[in-house]
Amino acid sequence: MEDYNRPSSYLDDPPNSRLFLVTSKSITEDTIRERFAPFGEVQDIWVVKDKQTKESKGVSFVKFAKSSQACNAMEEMHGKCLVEGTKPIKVFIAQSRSSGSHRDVEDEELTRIFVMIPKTFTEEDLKETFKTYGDIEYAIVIKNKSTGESKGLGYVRFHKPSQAAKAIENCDKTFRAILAEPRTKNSSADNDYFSNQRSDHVGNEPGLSAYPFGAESSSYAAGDGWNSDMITRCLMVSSRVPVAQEQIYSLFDLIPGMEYCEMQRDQYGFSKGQAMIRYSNLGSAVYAKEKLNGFEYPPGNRLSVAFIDDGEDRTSPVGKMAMQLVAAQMMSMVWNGPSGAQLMKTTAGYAASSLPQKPRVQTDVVLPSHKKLAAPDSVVKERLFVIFNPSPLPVDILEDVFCRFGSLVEVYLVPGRNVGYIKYADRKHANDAMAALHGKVLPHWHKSLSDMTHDFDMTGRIFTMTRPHSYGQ
DNA sequence: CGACGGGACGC
DNA sequence: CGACGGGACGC
Repeated sequence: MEDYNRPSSYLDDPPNSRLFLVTSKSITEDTIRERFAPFGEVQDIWVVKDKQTKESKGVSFVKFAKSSQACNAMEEMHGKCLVEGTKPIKVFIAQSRSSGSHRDVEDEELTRIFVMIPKTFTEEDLKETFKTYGDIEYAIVIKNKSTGESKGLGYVRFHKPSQAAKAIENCDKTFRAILAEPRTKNSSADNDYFSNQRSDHVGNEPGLSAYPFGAESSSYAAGDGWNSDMITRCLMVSSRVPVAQEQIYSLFDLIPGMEYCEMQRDQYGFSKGQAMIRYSNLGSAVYAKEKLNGFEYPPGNRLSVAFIDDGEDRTSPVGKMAMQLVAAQMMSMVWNGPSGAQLMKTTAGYAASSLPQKPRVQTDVVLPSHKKLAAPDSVVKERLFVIFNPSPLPVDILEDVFCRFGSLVEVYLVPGRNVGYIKYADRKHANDAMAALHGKVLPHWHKSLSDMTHDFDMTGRIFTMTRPHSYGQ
């Protein structure tokens, strides 16, 4: 609730909630209040008077809490005679104080609304949806002129301003209903925003990952980490803050082939903030260092990962070349999908059958089955705030993950930030998602069993979820 | 460390 | 014809 007793806080908020009255000079504030109060919450009445004579200039303003109240009062009171023997009053929606214009606001400008609708919405759907707010003159869906496909936008023209105002105030907020700007010939509105937007699924093309080779892997491209230094199957993980062995285990076990993980402890058994990891093959170790060196775990704490001597001699030129080949194949697997993985199994000596399945713990996430999304115009009952580390995953991947808890309405990533919002139609589903994913690392993730054209690397992305601060529900 | 998008009509 | 006051912003 705004405090409308504080004058500086109100201009014309909400829009079109203030009336401009032309009356006989004899009409008083009391009379106006008496006749306009029945239409709603009158927040302010101001009868304009001459500074010197204090005589009314026959002009008044009546501020309502809602536009629909003001519109209804206008419709009912325009042309009425407030006091016997005085001239009929005129009632208009007042021009906003900042506009400076004194032109009457026409009904034309107050009866047509502009809405966002599902692409599947027909004009009949539109009419059906909005007729509850009043008589509709027409409802049209904006379509692509050549293809005839809906742009997901529409106009609804009502007969009365109060009906349009009611629609704007009360319709589902996903319609984002606003008053339509009157049409002009100068319309630079040929911008084809929506049709241009549809073909942005680049990240789904096989071989065209959302994380192109090199973008996250400076050491590979720059060649600083691994071609000059030792490469082994053993890694030392160092952390400034104590991290439980289970956490380290879970993290490094996300990469297949881990066969050993142990915290280094001092003589009293206290953790020294270091862990030793061994993989069954070079490729896994290279990959683990590549992905987890510098990774923040827990958030704010950078893990450092380095090769340590595993006692094998790989100093010969041939050995080095073999290692580089292995490393390159690991990388190609990461970014190019199962064909690469196939390569790894044979060349890097990793075979699923040769490794006992380790029990997954802690950071591994078992996801429910895929569920249908909620209708796009569903009321959002709960929203999760998500922080990604180090960076957000592609929206389509996130949708695939978050839809599995049910009633997902939308995944929205804040542009240029590592945060986003996950909207659910059902509070329980949001809570389930939060319970399952809060603080978790999503492992190497297969988009679906039936669509194994490629898999996505989710390793190293930690979700933190909370309810957003204040969300008008 | 990490906070809130997108929108326009053949005369 | 008929267009913009009063009061005091907040920790």
